[in-house]
Amino acid sequence: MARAKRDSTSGRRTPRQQRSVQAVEAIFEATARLIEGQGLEALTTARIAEVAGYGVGTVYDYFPSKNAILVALARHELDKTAAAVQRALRHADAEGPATATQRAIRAMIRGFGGRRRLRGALLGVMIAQGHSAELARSVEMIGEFLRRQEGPIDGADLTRILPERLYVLSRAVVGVIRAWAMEGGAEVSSQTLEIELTELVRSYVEHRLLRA
Amino acid sequence: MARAKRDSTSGRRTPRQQRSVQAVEAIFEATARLIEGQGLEALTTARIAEVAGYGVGTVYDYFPSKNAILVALARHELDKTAAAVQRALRHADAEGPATATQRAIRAMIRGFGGRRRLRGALLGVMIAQGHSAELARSVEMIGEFLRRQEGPIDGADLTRILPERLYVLSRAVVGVIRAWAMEGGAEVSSQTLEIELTELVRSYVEHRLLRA
Amino acid sequence: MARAKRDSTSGRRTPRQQRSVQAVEAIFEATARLIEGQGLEALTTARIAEVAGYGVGTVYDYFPSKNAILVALARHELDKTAAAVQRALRHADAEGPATATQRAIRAMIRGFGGRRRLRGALLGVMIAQGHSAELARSVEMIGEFLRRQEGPIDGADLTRILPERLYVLSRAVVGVIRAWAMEGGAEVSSQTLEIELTELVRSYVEHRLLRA
Amino acid sequence: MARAKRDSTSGRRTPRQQRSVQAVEAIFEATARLIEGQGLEALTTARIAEVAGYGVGTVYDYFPSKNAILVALARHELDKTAAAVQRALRHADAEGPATATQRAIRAMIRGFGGRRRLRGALLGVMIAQGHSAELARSVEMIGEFLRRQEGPIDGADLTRILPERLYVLSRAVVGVIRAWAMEGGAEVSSQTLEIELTELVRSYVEHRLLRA
DNA sequence: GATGAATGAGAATTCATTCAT
DNA sequence: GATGAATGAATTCTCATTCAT
Repeated sequence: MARAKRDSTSGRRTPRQQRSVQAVEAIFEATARLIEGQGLEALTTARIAEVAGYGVGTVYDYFPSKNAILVALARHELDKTAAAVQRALRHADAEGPATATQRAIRAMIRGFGGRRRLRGALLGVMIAQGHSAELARSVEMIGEFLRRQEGPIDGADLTRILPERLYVLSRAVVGVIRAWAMEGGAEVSSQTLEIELTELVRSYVEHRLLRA
Repeated sequence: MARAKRDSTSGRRTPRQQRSVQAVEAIFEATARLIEGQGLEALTTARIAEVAGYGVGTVYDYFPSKNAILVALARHELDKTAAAVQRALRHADAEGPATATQRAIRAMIRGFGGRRRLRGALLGVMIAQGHSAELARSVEMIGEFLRRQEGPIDGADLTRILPERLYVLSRAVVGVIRAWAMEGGAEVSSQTLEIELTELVRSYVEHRLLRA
Repeated sequence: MARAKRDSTSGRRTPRQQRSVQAVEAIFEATARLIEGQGLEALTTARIAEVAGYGVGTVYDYFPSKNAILVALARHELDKTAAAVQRALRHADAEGPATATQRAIRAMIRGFGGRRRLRGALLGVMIAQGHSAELARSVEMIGEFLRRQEGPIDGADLTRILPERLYVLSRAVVGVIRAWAMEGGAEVSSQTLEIELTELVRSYVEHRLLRA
Repeated sequence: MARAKRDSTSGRRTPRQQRSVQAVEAIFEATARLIEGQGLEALTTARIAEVAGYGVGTVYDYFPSKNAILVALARHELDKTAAAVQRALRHADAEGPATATQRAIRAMIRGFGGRRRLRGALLGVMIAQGHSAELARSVEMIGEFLRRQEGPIDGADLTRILPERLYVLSRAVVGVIRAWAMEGGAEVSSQTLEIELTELVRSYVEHRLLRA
């Protein structure tokens, strides 16, 4: 990753750091644009550098390899989505878990839905690089949120969501959104998707608990 | 190009056809072995040819490109899984839709579960090549099976499964199995997976119908 | 070339020979069509065989190599043109050398003018293979014809055409026709070309002689 | 890609430009040497790079394809010849058009005469690539020169040279020189060639005009 | 920090030719 | 005579990465 040394003294950013941040952002943005525009296949370090407005060498000053750029960018995007999900959960807390879940899922769909080609590619990269599990974080956050709810919901005690169910649930949701994003989103509207996914989550969680 | 002429008299395969079939199978097997062993990255046409026991040129007599081999192999595998699912549904018909579903899911897990690295890679290839939708076929078969069931099941009329729900359901199931296969299957056993996925399907189908 | 053994006994063609001739002609025609249609670059022995209606192996029964086909075809075409030139000269004998020359040049233009892509390619092949000198034969026939004319023509004694002049003349004429054929013939009509070339020949021959 | 930035201040070449020029020249020289030595068939990008003293990749930094190298080299050579012809015409201006023409033709013969195999191959490449018309430029320069002459020459008004005659003339001259270069120049000395070509030009120009 | 020229291992693909049937 | 499956050497071109400036 960035070889730029951190100014450990304070929160104030030195000019040096700022430039680093700028460069990293430029590289991320260039990479994102290129993937969105020409696809992952056509992505080369030379083009990233060119679009970012730096020399190739500079790109290698900040990232050790092309793959590292991709993974870092993917994490960057996942972080943004996770933050949005977190925010959604916090805001909707008062409105009950069902609504909160729906809001959170909406945030996920938005996070993966825009720039579909980019997101799709990044998900693919993460999977190919063996960072598959990281993708589920956002859904897991939803799961943990539900688990934190006190008392039974719709008659089901959500505290009892078992890890394996969380596992299945998170992969299911990500799987659907990913497929939707990569297939172009033509068959189902994002509104319908949001409703159905919420339903999928609720029904699995409740049904499962009612019977288990 | 190898253009094996068909023996028009009967189903008997001429030596010519047999050779073709042999070669294609050898290429499939070599490709599968190589992906399973060294991963997709390390896969080259030269190695495929070598392991298959043919010259590179011969490989190109049967497939127009490396990618074509991958896609054909993926379809070959998907076909096998689809057939297994079909068989499971047929055999379990008498035992009720719930059991049939579980059997079908078991077949899917088996289909994607063995040779995980291979299946994962192939799924990735299909997605990258834009054949993403083909992956859902097996699950769609389950959905269609359920739709064909006459009368209400567990109080829900399955005939009413809407296309968008089938879409969500199929992507969810494939998404889970794929993630499981690619993440190494360590976190959840295939038995648990089978049960949970069946549950996911049932709960979504029933719950959704009960309320819609 | 053709490995087919010749029946040395007589002019009667045995069935065997006939088949040979047929095959050679089919190969020539296929090659010609392919070059005319897709260009020399796209020409492969496999395609030749396919279009000719034979197997690749059969093609190699008649010609030792791809290049040999090309050279043989080129000679075949050159022969046809030479024969046409010969005929033109014979027929126009009575009308005086000027007319005869023009008729002969017309025959050459026709010979090289149709199927331009093909002729151009064949000329290129001959040149590349070092058979460049063969191309001039038709013009040389015109030169020799002029040389055979008895008495002075337009006041010039054509018997005195020196070899080097014949050399220059023949390359000039072929050069013009070839360029015309390969450049698409758009800038100059074949009629104009015919007149101008005849003029080129006449002026060079006479002028040169008048002064030498 | 190598995108040498120009030093906008003056004609001085920056080190960067110098390197570029050096590389291009090395590639040209290597290509020329290889064609001259082993022929066009044996020419590969790998060998060019090797002889030029660079890696293959560097060659591709300067030219997009092997063919591009050939075409660029051909133009480079044609440029040199055209410049020599231009110079010859300028210098011989005072000595009358006949002498000027001869000098110009001498320049052409020299331009195409040395390194025959190379020139022949390059001419072939230009023709094959459809840049046939560019080859005539040098002769066209002679034609335009003659056209610019004021007043009648040898009783003929050269201003009246029609485009189609210029066309025929230029292709004739190039055709002869090319054939001569590619056939090894054994049959006719360059001196004789020079004289005869001059004669060809003069006689065609004058004769044609006298009668037209 | 920045640069970008140079690298070269490596990949896909082609196709003339052979030879067992 | 005919076939066409098999061959594999050879070629072009790509691109991540390095390093001297």
